[in-house]
Amino acid sequence: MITIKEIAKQLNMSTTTVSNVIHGKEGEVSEDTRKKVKEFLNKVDYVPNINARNLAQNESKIIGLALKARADKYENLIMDPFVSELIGGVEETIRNAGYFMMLYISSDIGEIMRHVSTWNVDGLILFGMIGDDGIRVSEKYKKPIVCIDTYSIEGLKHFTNVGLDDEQGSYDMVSYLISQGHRKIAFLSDNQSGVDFARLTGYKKALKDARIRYSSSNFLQIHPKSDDLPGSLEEICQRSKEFSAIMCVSDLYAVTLISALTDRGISVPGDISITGFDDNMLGQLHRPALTTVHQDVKVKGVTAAATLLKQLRGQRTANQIKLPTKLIIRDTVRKIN
Amino acid sequence: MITIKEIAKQLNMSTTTVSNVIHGKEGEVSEDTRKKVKEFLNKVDYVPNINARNLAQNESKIIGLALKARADKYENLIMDPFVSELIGGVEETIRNAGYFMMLYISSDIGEIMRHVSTWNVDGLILFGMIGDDGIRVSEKYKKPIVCIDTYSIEGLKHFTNVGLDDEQGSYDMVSYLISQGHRKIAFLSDNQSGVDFARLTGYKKALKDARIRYSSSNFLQIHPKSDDLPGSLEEICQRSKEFSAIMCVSDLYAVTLISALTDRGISVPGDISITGFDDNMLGQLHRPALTTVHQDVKVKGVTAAATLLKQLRGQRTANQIKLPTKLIIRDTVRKIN
DNA sequence: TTGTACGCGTTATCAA
DNA sequence: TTGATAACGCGTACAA
Repeated sequence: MITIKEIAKQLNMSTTTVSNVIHGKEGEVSEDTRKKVKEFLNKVDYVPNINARNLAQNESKIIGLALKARADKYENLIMDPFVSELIGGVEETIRNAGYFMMLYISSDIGEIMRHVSTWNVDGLILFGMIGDDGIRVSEKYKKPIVCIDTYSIEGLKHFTNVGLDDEQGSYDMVSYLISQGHRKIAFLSDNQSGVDFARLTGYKKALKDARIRYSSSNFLQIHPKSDDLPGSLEEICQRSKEFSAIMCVSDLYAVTLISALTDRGISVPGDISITGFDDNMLGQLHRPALTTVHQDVKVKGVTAAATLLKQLRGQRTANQIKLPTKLIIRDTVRKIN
Repeated sequence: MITIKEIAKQLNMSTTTVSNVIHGKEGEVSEDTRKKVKEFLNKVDYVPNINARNLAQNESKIIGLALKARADKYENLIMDPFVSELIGGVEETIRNAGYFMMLYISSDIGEIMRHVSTWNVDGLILFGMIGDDGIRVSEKYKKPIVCIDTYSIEGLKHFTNVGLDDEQGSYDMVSYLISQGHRKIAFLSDNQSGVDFARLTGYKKALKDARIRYSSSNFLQIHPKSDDLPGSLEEICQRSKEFSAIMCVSDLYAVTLISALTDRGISVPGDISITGFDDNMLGQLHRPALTTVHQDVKVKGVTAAATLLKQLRGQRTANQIKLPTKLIIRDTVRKIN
């Protein structure tokens, strides 16, 4: 933990000179001393103290990744393969740009704001914001903010959003199901807002375009918390007889449902067709392999981080970025007459 | 971003007084002024500048979580459900203790050390260290270090390790397989060091206790990188005829293998029995449900963080903590004559 | 009980 | 080309 001051003393010069060499301010320092300093720097393996640097420059080189955990959904948010893949993409991009990532998970938006503020983060990536959460954060801190998967028209005036063409992905899937002869198609999710709303909208639109009536009884609600899961699964399995296909809002739910159906002797896709959304490991390793809508989650994380970095460099970016989806046809949908 | 100095000015008192109130140094300040300051603090929503605080106190309140990524194993380390669950446990514990977590992923130990040093982290949790990595880090920084799943006798002199009774878990599983009539049991993993070595050792021991000879041809090597995976899977499936059971070193590999076998018309557990290790979502959602060895990964993360926090408080801790395993019998092992 | 003054390690300004 | 010196915001020893 050697300091610039100490180095200057040992080298018999001023801290300014050492600092100048460190920052490559060529022309400000003679070739001779530069060499001397550089050698010494290497020898003692000098590493700057970030706290001091940040204090002096009023910056932090930290990008905060704040995840708002929905208390009703997960015991452990990060267990969701979606979340971890996202984090992976963000972390890698931030690191490669010479920034640092501070991860903060909380269900309390106030806590998140305080965290951001103490660390004086240079920028912020938000995931899981609901309602006007994002707006509140952005109004308080005049730092660049990028949200992921946030549906808020109002919000786009305040921050950039990196999302997915959820509606289209969902539309494509339902259209495909219809092309395979399905007409009694349920939609399964745990809520009807944000991303889920967009996917539900795409689902409804595809039905409408095929002149199939949507009724609210087509919506199957799953309760993901471990205490409620078995009960909701039981109910869903019972009601499954009413449909020839169930479009699930995520691969996780699709695979969970298939397991529950299998346990009750209902075969997929023999008795009923099931589809997912996300295309993660879960569905890929499953047999029969899951028919699903692909999204590249890592790219989502990378895009969010890259966009934020652009803003940090003072560049302007689109305030709405929509990544594409792709229909992945595998083995959980059966063609019916 | 109001500062103490500013607050003191507006309240017409000294920074010391304000600071004392903030730190609850009762007795050092009159009831009257305390109230006044506290009110003001709330009103302006004061948040300390961590950089300044850290600089003054020479601490950081940061705990680094450094993951060494094995270049040969993952494209994206964090996608491993094991890793994300671990992070979840660590993050939660650190946050609840008022510390902050800085996540750093790298395959270069030097990079990790530099990172630790710049941020002056108060303590360090290391995962994925190989050989004397952990020792090198601990020799350089006189900070508390806790390693996770590191097998290094020498290392235990330098840091605490939180691990698992891998050998026992493996022993139990193989003993169970033997009790179900299996004698031709393969062991599948991607390497033979660290955790994998311990599990292999338990496997060998169980064979020996049952007077079954181990030959190196019982070891099935999987190459997890996506380019090599299909090839290694093909080879393993071909060789699967030689065995009645394959014990896989992880649930991920077990499920991956079962999928590959299924694709080739080989039924599990009809034609061959397969077991995993970890007991994560992958195996739980799989049908037939995976027979595996349970470990509580979140608890592992929590334990590691809690142990480090203890050391930070100056308490001594055991230098080797071994969490227990538990055999989970489900549906991928068939009893044979 | 309150206030003054200094140090933490770095960068930046300005003078030499 | 180099060197003093102030500034960043906080905590604290010591003085009042």
